[in-house]
Amino acid sequence: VGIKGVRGASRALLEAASNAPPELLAAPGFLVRRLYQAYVAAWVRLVDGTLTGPQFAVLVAVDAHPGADQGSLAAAVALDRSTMADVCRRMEERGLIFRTPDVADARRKLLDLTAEGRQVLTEVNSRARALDEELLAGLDPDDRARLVADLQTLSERWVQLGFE
Amino acid sequence: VGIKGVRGASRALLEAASNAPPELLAAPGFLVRRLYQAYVAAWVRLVDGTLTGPQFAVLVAVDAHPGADQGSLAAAVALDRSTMADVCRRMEERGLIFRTPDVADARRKLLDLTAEGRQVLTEVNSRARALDEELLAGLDPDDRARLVADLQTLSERWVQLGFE
DNA sequence: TAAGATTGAGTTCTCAATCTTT
DNA sequence: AAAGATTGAGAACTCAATCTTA
Repeated sequence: VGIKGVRGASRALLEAASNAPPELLAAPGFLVRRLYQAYVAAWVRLVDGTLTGPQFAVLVAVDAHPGADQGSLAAAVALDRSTMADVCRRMEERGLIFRTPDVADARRKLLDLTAEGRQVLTEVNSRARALDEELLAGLDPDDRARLVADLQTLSERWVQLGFE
Repeated sequence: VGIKGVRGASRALLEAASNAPPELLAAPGFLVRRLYQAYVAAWVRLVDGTLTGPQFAVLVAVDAHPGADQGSLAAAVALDRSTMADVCRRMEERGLIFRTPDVADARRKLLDLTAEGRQVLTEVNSRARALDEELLAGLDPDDRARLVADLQTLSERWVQLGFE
């Protein structure tokens, strides 16, 4: 368990809560960074140690919009164009997706799933849903909906802050 | 604005919400990744383009525990030992901290703020608090306390998941 | 000119391995 | 052996610059 180069669990997280300065413990940014770290650790442990979260998101998006261009799909999964180029290069090397130039506009690259990519998506998808279930365990349907709505609202507000 | 190598705002974030597949939009992990991206963008725009959030956390922690060893402080700010070594090396190069070997245990390195580090901490701290204020704008004190508590609870639960 | 994709540089982040010290 | 710090490799992420195509 724990493939080299794939983000895994850090022992530092286990003790972090105790000795952190109070100002940090109440700061939204610090909390969100910890939350994201914890999520990645849970993903590696319970879903997959080779396919990353962002790569899974690309699989889902390509499956939902087969043949769409790389730039549009990047926006759909909240990845920068540069990051998307890097992620897609790795996924193509692993045989998860095809990238074919658009005959109508040679600047674009169109993405499609390979048979391998489709199979990986199916397998990982069930574990990813199980993880979502675990992440929300202990919350009744109302609380879950409220939490998801809160996170979405916060994201949109914070995105606005980041761009004025 | 926007120093090279410092995480800034990605245009992809502005459109992400619209075309994302529904499964992703309701997935906690996807939401938290977007939230963290939005936070970093807001930090770069409203707080500082050269000092990063993790580096600021180190300044705060060293100020709270002067002369503590690097490993303990790493845990306090939720950084891996390796990450901490890297971050501290850059901060020492920029003249923000001293790193002196512990005479009682030569394996340890003890951290202290330089005068420059203390001044940067003071300046950045006010803007960081202003950012926290903006991030929580529109929420009354009860809602703020509830949000912070929810994020803390989620972090601890998700950390447990990542380590079983 | 402008848009899409890529590369280059730099930061964060993780794990495994190494090196020094206890 | 074990603990603290570091290095190496690799993924994600951002911006600026470049290159190709429209």
